[in-house]
Amino acid sequence: MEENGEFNPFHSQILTATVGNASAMFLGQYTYTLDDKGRLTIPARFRDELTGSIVVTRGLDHCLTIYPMDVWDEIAQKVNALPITDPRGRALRRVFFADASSAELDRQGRILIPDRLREYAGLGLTTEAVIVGLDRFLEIWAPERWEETNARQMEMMDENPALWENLQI
Amino acid sequence: MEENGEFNPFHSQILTATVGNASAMFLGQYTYTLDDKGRLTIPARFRDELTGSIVVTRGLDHCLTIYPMDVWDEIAQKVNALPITDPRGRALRRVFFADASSAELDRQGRILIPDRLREYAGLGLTTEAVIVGLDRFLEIWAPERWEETNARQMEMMDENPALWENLQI
DNA sequence: TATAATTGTGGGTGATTATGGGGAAAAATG
DNA sequence: CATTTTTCCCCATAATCACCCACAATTATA
Repeated sequence: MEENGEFNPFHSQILTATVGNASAMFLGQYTYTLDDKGRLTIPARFRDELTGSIVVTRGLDHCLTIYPMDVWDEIAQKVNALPITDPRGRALRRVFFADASSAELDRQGRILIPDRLREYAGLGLTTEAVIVGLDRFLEIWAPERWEETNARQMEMMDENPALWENLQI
Repeated sequence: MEENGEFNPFHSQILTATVGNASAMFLGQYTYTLDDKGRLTIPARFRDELTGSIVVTRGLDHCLTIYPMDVWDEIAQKVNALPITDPRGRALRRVFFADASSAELDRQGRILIPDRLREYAGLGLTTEAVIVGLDRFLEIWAPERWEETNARQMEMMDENPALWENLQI
């Protein structure tokens, strides 16, 4: 609901609706409170794309990631193809799956964040959390950490443009 | 096939767990107590995927593994396909088959862990055990061992981002 | 602007779950 | 064959979890 007071061009319902191939399109950032039971409300405009099961897991840079099932399936398939005879295959498998958690939205549109993941992301109970839409999935951040990471990334972009050259975007 | 020490998960010829029907999906880690009768409760959310017979056996890294029957069949088939002339084939056969034990959940959702397997995993009676979901099967760990292994794996991932990149996620 | 609908958030309550223990059946032992 | 031991099933219970309802605040609608 509250959009951190900034102009958000992706606010409209139209843009968040499905486009053709039924893949979700999550855009924008929102701040919600994690209640004392570890529940986090998912923005109402994202809920249509998150019916049925979803997967919450550990993301990079100490944030959490929420995947719709179809996106998760792609990842799980790749991880499942790793050889269990290779220690590195076993490690990746464990890192990916052991901290993942499948969940469903309750009737109020919330999900339960397991304690372990909450702590990994530096989130307490009865605290704010930032939900960031990244087109195909969501990220959940502790506000301070999001602030900081976001700033550092902008800085990186400004100071060292060469870093971004070979991305072909 | 070249093996220059680099990890390419998709080039392994030894043992790759295949991608099957998306029915089973074991995710997350849970701590339960192994009671003085050697029984271990399986998390309720996993039980629907473990009706009928399951297989408990030794895993790599001194943990135990629990397979639903269809997944076990796949693994057994792959191990059987390994040439007995290859020392690795012989080793894997012994690890997987020699102490395998078929079991069923009792009406309270528990399985009985045979003594030999318990000892292999460093588990006593009336102790805690960590049950780790790895999507298609489960692992059972002595808490200290899991703690240590997990920490080392995280480290490995942090120090070696190339491991992630092979996954193309 | 007034009214209706939706959304975020909190709390209460019934259902589920983890886990210990008792007792019947089966197996082992002498 | 009798007795002890082991194995396994089922019940009981306390704690946890998830569902549901309610309210307040915001947004949409007329």
